[in-house]
This record gives sequence, C-alpha cells and structure tokens, in this order.
Amino acid sequence: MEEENIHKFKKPSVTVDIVIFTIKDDDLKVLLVKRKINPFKNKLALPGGFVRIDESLEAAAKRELKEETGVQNVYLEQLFSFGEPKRDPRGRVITIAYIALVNSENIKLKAATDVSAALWFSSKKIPPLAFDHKKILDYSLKRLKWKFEYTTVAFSLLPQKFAISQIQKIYEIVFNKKFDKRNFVKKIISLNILKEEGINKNVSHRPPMLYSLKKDIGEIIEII
Amino acid sequence: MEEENIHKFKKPSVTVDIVIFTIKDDDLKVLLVKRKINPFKNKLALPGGFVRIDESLEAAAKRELKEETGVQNVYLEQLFSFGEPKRDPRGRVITIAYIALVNSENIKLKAATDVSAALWFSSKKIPPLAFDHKKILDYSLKRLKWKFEYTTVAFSLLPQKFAISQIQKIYEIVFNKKFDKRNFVKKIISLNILKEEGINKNVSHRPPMLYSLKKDIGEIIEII
DNA sequence: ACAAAAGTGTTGAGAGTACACCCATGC
DNA sequence: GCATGGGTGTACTCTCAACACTTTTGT
Repeated sequence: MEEENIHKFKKPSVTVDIVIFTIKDDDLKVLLVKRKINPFKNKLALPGGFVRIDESLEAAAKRELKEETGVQNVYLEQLFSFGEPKRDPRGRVITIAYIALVNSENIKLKAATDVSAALWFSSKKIPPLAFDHKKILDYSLKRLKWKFEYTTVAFSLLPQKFAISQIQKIYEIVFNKKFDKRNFVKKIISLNILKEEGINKNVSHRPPMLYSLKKDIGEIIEII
Repeated sequence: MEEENIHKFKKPSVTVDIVIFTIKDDDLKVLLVKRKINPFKNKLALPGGFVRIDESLEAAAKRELKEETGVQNVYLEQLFSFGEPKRDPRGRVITIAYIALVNSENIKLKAATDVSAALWFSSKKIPPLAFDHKKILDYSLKRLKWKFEYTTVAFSLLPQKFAISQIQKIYEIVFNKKFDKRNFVKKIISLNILKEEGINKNVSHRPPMLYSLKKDIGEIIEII
C-alpha cells in the first residue's frame, strides 16, 4: 500500500523552553540561565533544551525543569510554540514554551550541563535575553496574570498548608496592587475551594487558620 | 569559538493541523478531509501538512487553510502543540494545532493534493478520526467556547455588516442554549464595541439595524 | 390582515466595593 | 503592655436575569 514518506521534508530542530516563576523576596521572579556556548555565549536565556526523539513535549519540559531546579511535580503548562524561521541563528529551531510555577523554598538551583549558572531575576527588570526569549517571557507574563485571575494556579506557589494572607500577598505581588483584606477573604471563602487545616502556632502574633486547596476543583473559577 | 551543534539530536517532523470552524445550517461545523494515503487511508482527519523549512508556523497554517478553503485573512489562532512520540505511526511527528473561524459564505472547498475531499461535519457528531485528531478537536471546542465568552472572535464568523440577531444566533448555536433577546442586545450595546451601519432593507419583515465591529477593541472583554 | 422578525424597560437578586475596629499571640 | 498580623460586618452600587408587548416591513 502506498504510504506517505514523512522524511521527504527537511526537518527542523525542536526545543522546549521554560519560564519558571516563583515568589521570592516579595517579588515575582523568573529563572534565567547564562549561556556557556555560542550563539549568545554569556547572554541570559530561558532554561530549555532539545526534545529527545522518544520523549513527549511535556516530558522534555519536566526533564529540563528538574535539571535546572531539582523540583518535580510542580505546576507546568504549555504556553505557546514559537517557530519563526530566523529565531535561532544556528538553523531552523522551533520551540515549545512552557510555564512552571514553583515554591522557591523547595528549590535547589543547580547548573545544568549547557549552562554556567541559573539565577532568579525580577519579572519587572528583565535584562536583554538571547533568541526571542523576551517575546516568550512577555507572553508568559500575560498568560500568568490571566491564569491567576481565573484559576487556582496561584496556590501552587504556596506550601500545601497556608494562611489566606499568604495567598493575598501573592495576588498583590502579581497584580501589583493592594486588595482589601475583608473582601479578599470573603471572596476566597465564598468560592468554597479551601479546606480548614487547623491553626498555625509558630508566629509571634495572633496565629492564623491554615487551609489547603480542595482536590476536586474545576478548571476555571473567577478568583479576582 | 565553540558552538553548539543543533544537528546532534535526531529531529522530529513538524506539521500544522487546523480546526476550521464555521456556522452553516444553524450548526457549528468543522472541516474534515478524507485521507487518500496511508496511514489511516480513507479515514477522516483534520486538514494539515508539514511545515516547510523556511516558513513560520503561522505561515504554514495559513497556507494549509488556503489550500483547503481558498480563504485568506480569517481569524487564525494557535491552539496547542501535540507531541506524544507515538501519535503518528510513521515516526516522530510533532504537530502544532490551529483554530480558524471562517464565514461559510466565502468558502469554496477544494480538494488539496493529499486529500480526496474536504467536507463540513457537525461539531456535535464527529466521526472517528485519524491520529490524535479527536483529542485536538475536543480541545479546540473547549477553547472556542472560552474565546466566545471572553472575546469578540465570534464576529469573524459574520459578514462585515451584521444584525445583532445574527450574533445572538451564533452564540445560541455554540453554547447550545437560548439567550433573552432584550438582555443580549443590552449587553452587546453596553460593551461599546459596535458601530451603526444603517438599516438593511432586503428583508420581508421589519428591517434590522446593521452594525460593524469597531476596530480598536482590546483583546479580552466579557461577552456572556 | 397576516406573518415574521425587530425593537424596547422594569424589577428583584446577588455580587462587588468601600470602609475600621477588636483579637490573640510572643516578646 | 506593646508590636504584629489575624479576623470580622454593613451599606451602597452595579450587574445580571427574568419577563411581554408593540413596531415595521413584505406579501
């Protein structure tokens, strides 16, 4: 039987790049790596790498994420695919960008094989980046804000048990504005997505009620 | 200077697949093609094809769209990239899926070189599809509904000048429920996204006011 | 005059927003 | 007892949802 030959077309290279967000020092930060090799040697870039021929896109993203941060089982979402023919000077490289949200307490940054260092940068002061990574980062910030407004992804930046004030702080950082405490609590509680987990005693003020996120939350809820 | 060799990794093939939506016979329809060659010979599939080595992803999607429908300048949006290693029996093929919205009045379907026929199918009764195209289609329907709720993309299914009842009908078809005419009009008008274009005279009942969509609409607005 | 779709307002319920004080704990 | 964040209620506004009749045209 006749069969189409998939090898008659020249093939592009395919990479994944990951925008890894965390909250650290009351700021939304992004992980960037300094490239050790050309092109863009010594320039900053998003962590990423080539997709192996036998691994899925998500598996590639998870592998890179683990190589860079040591973490597994964090929030990971495909962002967008970027494929302008000239985006990489080495040749045709299509990249599938991902967003990851990690709790910075769990992270041990370690340099991967093709980078000399990985460091957190404030999302408000992004230095010049290699390739089209500025465009990817800009888009990821838009998507992140959108996701924060309409879903519960923000909770993946927190430990499993948390106080409501911790969530509020994250929203204030990401949206760069203050929310009224009474209204915020009212809204979050009314969504019925939290489970009480008892009272945290290790604080030098009135101890807050801790909550965890219920398991069976639907995908899209209006948070803000 | 040392330079990373992008060719040391085996390269996957990369395709684009397009979910082309239209409204026709008071129904949301999707364009499917019957495959002429293996694998999945004679099975239905989404229109698509290989990305050329020197064209962008969007250019590839536009090219395929034009090959299948003859239309250009329609709403086109990247949906998601699918890259499970075994999704194509011929080898490793990553596909970037797109959504297109076309006004069916403008369409002349024509069979492209690798398909024997392209036909509209009701989005409610999708036959078995080749590859993982069912998954792609399911996801595209989710995205479509979301986009209809929060953006003005639905207007790209209409001619440039339209009556409000035409928009309402589209929303009723896509969400499969009736909306109250008074509330619908009130909502759309209050969004301040329409421009009056005079009255349509060629109808055998009270002629409706025609509108066009204002040019400078922001991206996300709550419609429903 | 009849058929067909266009156009149009009011009311009640619920959600969002603005706003300030007392409480529990560690030191 | 003081510093620190935790916890809580009310009133107003605005948006959403429910609901039916008259108007304009072609035939």
